[in-house]
Amino acid sequence: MVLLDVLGQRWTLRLLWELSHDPATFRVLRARCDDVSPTVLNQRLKELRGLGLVDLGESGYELTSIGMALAAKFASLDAWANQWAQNLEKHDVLKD
Amino acid sequence: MVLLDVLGQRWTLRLLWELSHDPATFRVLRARCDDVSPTVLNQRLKELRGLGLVDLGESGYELTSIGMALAAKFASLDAWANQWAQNLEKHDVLKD
DNA sequence: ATTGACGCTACATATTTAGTAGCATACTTT
DNA sequence: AAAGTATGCTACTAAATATGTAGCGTCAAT
Repeated sequence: MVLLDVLGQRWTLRLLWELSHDPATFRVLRARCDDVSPTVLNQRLKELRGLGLVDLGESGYELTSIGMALAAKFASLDAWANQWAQNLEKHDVLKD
Repeated sequence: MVLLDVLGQRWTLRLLWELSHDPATFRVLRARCDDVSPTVLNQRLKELRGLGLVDLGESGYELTSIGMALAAKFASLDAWANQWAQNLEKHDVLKD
């Protein structure tokens, strides 16, 4: 599964998520992602750009059309996940 | 996004993926996941169990109904991803 | 009793990430 | 022209995480 190798790294999914709202410059993006270290941020951005999911344009980093398609799929996954998270809270499964 | 924190770790997504095919014992599961270290495997299984996605039954570790629902969503994501991966190969974007 | 499979822990090593500082370039303001 | 400010990004050390290997305790079958 290709997608797993791509997304199964720290921050990758989060970056996709953050960029799906707005494009952002390197530094702004960094701020949005809990001040992730620039080292990793740059690594991930390289990968995502290499995969054609992200693109560096005038207004900073932004999702390509493919990246947006992927993010949309995750958004619907998210909707489902939130429902599910509510159930978890009810049963206190998340506590530790 | 709850799902991101859960899945944005190494092996988590992979475990879900592997278990979606068949249940597996700790050791078998380990073998299926490129002999991931038992330390991490156990960590992730704990988390996934804590989240109610995975369950340890008679035939080993297996997805709960919720886990299966999540895996199904990823399966459809995977279908899309494979298409996309073919395009990538065509354009040699994946090479490095 | 020994063997083998199970889930899992211990611990030392290697890899990855975090955290901070700062460089090089460009554009803006003074 | 000088100084300030913002950009993307690299360097380097410390901390966190993963790997790799050994092995424990339990159970079932031989």
